Amino acid sequence: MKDYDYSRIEKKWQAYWEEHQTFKVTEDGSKEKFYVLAEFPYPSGQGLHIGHPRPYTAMDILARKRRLQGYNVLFPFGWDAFGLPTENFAIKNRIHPAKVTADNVASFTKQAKAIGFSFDWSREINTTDPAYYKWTQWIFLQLFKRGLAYKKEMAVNWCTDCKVVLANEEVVNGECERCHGEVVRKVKSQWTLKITEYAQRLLDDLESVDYPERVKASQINWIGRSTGAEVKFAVNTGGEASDDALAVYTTRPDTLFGATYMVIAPEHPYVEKWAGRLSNFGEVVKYRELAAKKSDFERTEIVKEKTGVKLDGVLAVNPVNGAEIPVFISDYVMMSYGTGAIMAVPGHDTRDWEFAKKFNLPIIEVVKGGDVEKEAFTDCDAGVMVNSGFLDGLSVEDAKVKITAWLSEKKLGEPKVNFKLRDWVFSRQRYWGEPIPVVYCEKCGGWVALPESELPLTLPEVESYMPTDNGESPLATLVGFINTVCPVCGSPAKRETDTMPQWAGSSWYYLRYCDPHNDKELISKEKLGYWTGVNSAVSPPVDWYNGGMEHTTLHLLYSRFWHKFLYDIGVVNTKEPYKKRTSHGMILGEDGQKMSKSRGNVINPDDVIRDYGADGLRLYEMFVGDFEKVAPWSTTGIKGCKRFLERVWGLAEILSDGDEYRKELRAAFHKTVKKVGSDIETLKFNTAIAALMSLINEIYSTGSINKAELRTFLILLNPFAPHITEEMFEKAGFGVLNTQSWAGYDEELCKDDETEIAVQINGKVRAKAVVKAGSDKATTLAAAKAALGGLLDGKEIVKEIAVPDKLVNIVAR
RNA sequence: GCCGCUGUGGCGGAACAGGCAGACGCAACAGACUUAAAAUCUGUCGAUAGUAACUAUCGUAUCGGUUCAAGUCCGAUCAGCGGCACCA
Repeated sequence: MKDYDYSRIEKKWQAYWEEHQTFKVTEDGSKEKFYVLAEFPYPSGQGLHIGHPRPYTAMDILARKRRLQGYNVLFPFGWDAFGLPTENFAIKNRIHPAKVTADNVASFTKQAKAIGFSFDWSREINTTDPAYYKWTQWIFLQLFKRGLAYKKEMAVNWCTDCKVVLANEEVVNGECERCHGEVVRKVKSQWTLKITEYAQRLLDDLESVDYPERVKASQINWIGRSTGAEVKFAVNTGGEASDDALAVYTTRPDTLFGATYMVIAPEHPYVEKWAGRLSNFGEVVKYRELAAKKSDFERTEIVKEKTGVKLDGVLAVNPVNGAEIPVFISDYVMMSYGTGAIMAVPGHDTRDWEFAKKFNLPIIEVVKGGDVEKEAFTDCDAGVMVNSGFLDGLSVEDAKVKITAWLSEKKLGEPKVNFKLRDWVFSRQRYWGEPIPVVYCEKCGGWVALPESELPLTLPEVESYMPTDNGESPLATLVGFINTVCPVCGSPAKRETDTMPQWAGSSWYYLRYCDPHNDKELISKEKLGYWTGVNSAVSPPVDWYNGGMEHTTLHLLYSRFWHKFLYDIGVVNTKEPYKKRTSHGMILGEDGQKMSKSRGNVINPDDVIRDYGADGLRLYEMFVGDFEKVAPWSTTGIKGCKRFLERVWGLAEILSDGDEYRKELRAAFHKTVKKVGSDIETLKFNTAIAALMSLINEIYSTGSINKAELRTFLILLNPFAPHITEEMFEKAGFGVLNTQSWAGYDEELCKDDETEIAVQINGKVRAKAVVKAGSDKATTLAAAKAALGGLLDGKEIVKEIAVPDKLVNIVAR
């Protein structure tokens, strides 16, 4: 047998595809379109690791199969190349980020091509390309013009030693990841996008898309819609009534009679406002400084002991009974959620209960059903109202309605829908991002948009991309960049020096693939029209979008938000970008840990391709386990896949003539065609491969394979292992495989003539029986009883259950 | 902490919608071929007990429930993984 020389074969076919532009796609109205997308990668300096190919191989299989089925398949690729890791690498190694990016893209490209993905490389995009980010900036301008982009003061992580704004990820245990300097929260003015204005639509439209339930659930939780009431508490300061009212948002207005104190966030503006009236202001300020060092995450941890400071000199008035109650500041209340103030009901909220116990505050039971001295009773489905005046005896549900109506009537509050979702912080004080195309004009009195004709506003190509020491973007040091004139009034103005987050470029890239070289528009109506369904009803452009679970909240939500905005301004014609979303599990190291350089368990795909071939790599990545779950890499496991490919290669040695499946293999072939086809569509690649392995075992057991059988076998295997199958197809004289059609099957021919069924007595298998397929209940039962022989003698049959073609269970005493 | 997910042989994993648990592959063991090894081929391969091919009992993280029948459904518990808004 001639050896299976995978290296030669793979290079040959990769060159062939490149030369013939086999996978280049044009808008062909005679074919039905299929747009399949795998999240584009971030080209990190470490090169491709073995986890990267998994989603691309999976979507490549889908793309190749759909092409054989006659679809016009758009399967594009590109680079999400702005971002922090590149910038940090650049700073550390003194190489310009643009150069770092170009190098990384080049090595990723080489690796991706060596695996044989059927991308349409003519549509490759890169978010750091000015021709691309021109349109990212354009979208920002449209948001800005419609009031959806605004500046807002907010806390950022500030490293006191490096003097840079840090990402949450760069803060480790309250210290800077790099220099271990102290990290504090510092207030900065940041560009912010009003995603909250789209909260309800982002929630509602989930019903129209095909996402896994767990993905929908995480989007729903992230948006966090709740209904409740906003309630106003009057405030007495310094012993006299004040005009200030403290508004709180609560989902439990029914428990208002149980509110025994209030808590406001340390950043709450009233703290400053009341400064003069607080006898312990010094202590309050100290606490506020302490809280400023903590992240939201640390602050909301329940396990830690509650802390806080009472505001001496301020009392709030419970509107429902006029009781005067103390006001505290505590870090478990966030300024970013609700109104930044809460009414505390220790009897029925776990956090309030812990706080009340610590500070010896009264706990009043207002819903019966638990023991509020032992723990907060939070089950609102059970129990009736007590100690609550006019609400006594009502259910929680009814009490909510009644108290909300009462508050509205007395103008003390109103029903309110609240979202956990916060506006999108869009500023980064960094170099390696899209410049924000606005200028600050003193004369015009604010931020002014650049005219669209001045886009793209390119990143100045300079030596200095190092952070400044005052927390501004590196762009702030570039006098030539900053100083400009106002496009409206012509007077001197200053450019914005913050850049956009990496999320920006990835929020709309799927659209650009449809029309990647258009310099007049973001996307043309014609191209968009084709990819949203020229032959069928208009539906989201991307038919199938696969990506990691780690992107199911932010990236997915942000891009859905931008798409809806583009819909509102008439750029796109669908409300949603992605019709269907799936996600893949990570590939772990051989030790079962996440692959990382520091753990030393990273496997390089180049080595794997050298030793096992690209087809071997692809096959093993798909065979290793359930695509949607994590799976550890195994160097011995991949041997089995290579062995299988060698057995496939060996089929050429036992090839004989024959235009149709032989009788003994007919059912096996029809079944396998059916299974492989449906398994690909449901991402069950591992069982599709197992079915092909079983089939080849059967083929070898007959000692030969005929041409019809080999042809089908190669077509079924082609999406998984495109190189070896093309080579064998050509060698067998069948022509070029990718111009053929996918294999068909006949449902009738999938069935075996006879099936073996299990015969159980009281649920335990006691015998086997062979029956003709599709036999009725009576025949099946008779066969089953015959198979049992004398085992039922002397027993009383209580019940007989027969499942056609599966089993019979006889309940007997 | 909150939200989501996962738990099946020595290992990766199968099991459509409650119907024979362990498909397919890896590793291991035995045999064939070979001077020998590798490769290849054939066979065995959840546990326990007796044993000749066999039979019985147990077995899908733990405890309990529903059902003729539970890896699958329900309740509780334990363990691990992922996300938590400036990593992408």
